[in-house]
Amino acid sequence: MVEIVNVVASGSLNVELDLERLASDMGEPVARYNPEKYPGMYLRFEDDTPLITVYRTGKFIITGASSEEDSYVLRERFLNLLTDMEVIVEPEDEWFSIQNYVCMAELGQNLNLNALAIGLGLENTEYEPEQFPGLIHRPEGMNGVVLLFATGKVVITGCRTVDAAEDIFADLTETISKF
DNA sequence: TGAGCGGCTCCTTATATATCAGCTTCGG
DNA sequence: CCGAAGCTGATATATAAGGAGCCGCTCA
Repeated sequence: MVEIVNVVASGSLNVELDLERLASDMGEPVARYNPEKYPGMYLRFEDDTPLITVYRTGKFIITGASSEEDSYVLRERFLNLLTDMEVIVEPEDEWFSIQNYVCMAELGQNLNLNALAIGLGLENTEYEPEQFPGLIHRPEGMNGVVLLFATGKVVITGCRTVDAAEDIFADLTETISKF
């Protein structure tokens, strides 16, 4: 069983936005806009809600959500706000989809990463403890990357669905049980 | 030779994980 | 005044986005 720790989603409003005006209308600390540092405007409703990064082109990114539903709820809130502000006419965007899930899991046993690097296949594995303490594994034929740590904790990232992350973890559990 | 354009890299954000160096702070 | 303890920021992973800067290539 994997636990979702971060969801990244992106979408488009299909409308050119005046970020300077939007940022001043919304005001800090909800809106933060510093075009000299980065072209996107950051929008955060409350301290614990995910972050929305909005661009001049109308495209936006939601990061920091803890579930797919969390992302969709925030997108709804964002669209409603823009409708209320009369930036857009109807609360409907052109497209919106989940781009990346970051998940955490535990194998329940300590791992010998040196041995595991060989066991998982050197061609799909990178382990340089002097550079980073985790072993990086790219399971063959699957979209996603696994970070394995000596404590048995695992981070799975790069998946577009939770099922994909679950599949990767199931395969990993099975492979490791053979050692 | 220089202008223009395409492609590439970096920046920023979230998030778990762990390990290092370097820095500040605190107590004896 | 020094060692220990704690904190910060780097390391690496994925992913979207727009802009800046850089490099190489082509054409006039």
